[in-house]
Amino acid sequence: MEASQAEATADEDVPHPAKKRTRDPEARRAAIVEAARATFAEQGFAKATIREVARRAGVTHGLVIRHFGSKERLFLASVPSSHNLMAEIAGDPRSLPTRVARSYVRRMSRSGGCDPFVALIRAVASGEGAAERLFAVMQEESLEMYRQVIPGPDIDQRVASVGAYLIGVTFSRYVLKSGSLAEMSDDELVRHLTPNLRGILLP
Amino acid sequence: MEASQAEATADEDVPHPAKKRTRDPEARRAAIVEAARATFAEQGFAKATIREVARRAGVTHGLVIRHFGSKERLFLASVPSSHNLMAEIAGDPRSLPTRVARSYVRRMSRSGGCDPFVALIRAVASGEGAAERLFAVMQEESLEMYRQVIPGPDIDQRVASVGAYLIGVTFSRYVLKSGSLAEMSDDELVRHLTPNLRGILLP
DNA sequence: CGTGCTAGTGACCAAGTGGTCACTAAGACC
DNA sequence: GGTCTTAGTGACCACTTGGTCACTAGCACG
Repeated sequence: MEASQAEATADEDVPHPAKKRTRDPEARRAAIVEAARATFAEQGFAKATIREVARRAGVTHGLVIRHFGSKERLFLASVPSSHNLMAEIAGDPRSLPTRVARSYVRRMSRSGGCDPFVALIRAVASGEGAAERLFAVMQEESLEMYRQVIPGPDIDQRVASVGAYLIGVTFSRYVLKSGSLAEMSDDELVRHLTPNLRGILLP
Repeated sequence: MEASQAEATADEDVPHPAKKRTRDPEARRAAIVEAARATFAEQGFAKATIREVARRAGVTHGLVIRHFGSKERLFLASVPSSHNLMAEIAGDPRSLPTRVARSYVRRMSRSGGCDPFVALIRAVASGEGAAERLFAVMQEESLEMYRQVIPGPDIDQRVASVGAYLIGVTFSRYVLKSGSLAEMSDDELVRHLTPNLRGILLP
């Protein structure tokens, strides 16, 4: 788009202020994963580009491909397999809602909106098959955990509803970033979420 | 990416079984809008292409641009301005949850998942600025309507939460299409949604 | 039957994509 | 020092995308 007359047809063409090529595959890999995590969370799968990830990681896009093979596999690698978004499930069912709210808010707060959960939502929304499968599996897993803790019928539906609610909250707060949910402080959000989660989870 | 060796460099290259060029700008425009609505709902803004929309509408992509100027304006034109997703608000606050649930389910059911609401969610998720603005405005509008009907403090937060919940439900049911929410019948969904909406809306 | 207007076409373009690959050079081992 | 492996590069490719534009042909009007 910009700059083309100079440097002819260079592809990787940062001004190259100084070159100090160092070797450290592990560190590079980690840097790429980190960059990918942020990029996918911010832009979504479709809009994010390998080159952008590479730029943020301070490498060339060729290396990204070299390490991960493809954009899809890079994505998968950037979403940790332990997606226990609602990990702290075991315990007294009565305090479950509070714990879920707290752990959700803490987790999102820590990553500052660059959480893989956001990336996953964006990827699913842009129709990425791999993300859809991953999301579904993740859902099924947490459902399994809830089943062992919560009593009563309709557990599946209620857990699905909690999941949906959390997805919607994440969408408003970290994707849309507008509206009351986006403006609340972490503590306010916990206070707001808890009774709603309780209402959905335990009738 | 696929298919390229045959037909050299043709751009619009359906086998052209027979050509009968007719003129009817209004109908074409409508067909394009319809096709765009479906395409954006199914693929999201980023993944949907003007050419795909054109193909579905049975025209060339040049015409789409001719009528709408750009992809973004096509998107805006395909999302009706009256987004009263939660229209039937006026009335007894006690029955509000039921009415919201029913009108939501009816609306989504009618369009069979090709509702502009889905397209909007997908577009926002893929980071389309115009969609974000539209969505925010839409939210603000419905908030205004709720304010006039529901009593008590924290209306903004509660309405935002209802919105988030509905976004999440839509996401699970019409985007992800997996999990309990996706498997429920319309009636079951209404029965499931109502108490939850009540819980969030009226404490 | 012209003739003019413009809806509709499709070749074309610049920009950018994901992915490939021949090459370069860092650094471990001898 | 040499040499060998391989992390890392960047030119390149095939292809797609949104958008342009010179042209073509329906159709209303004279």
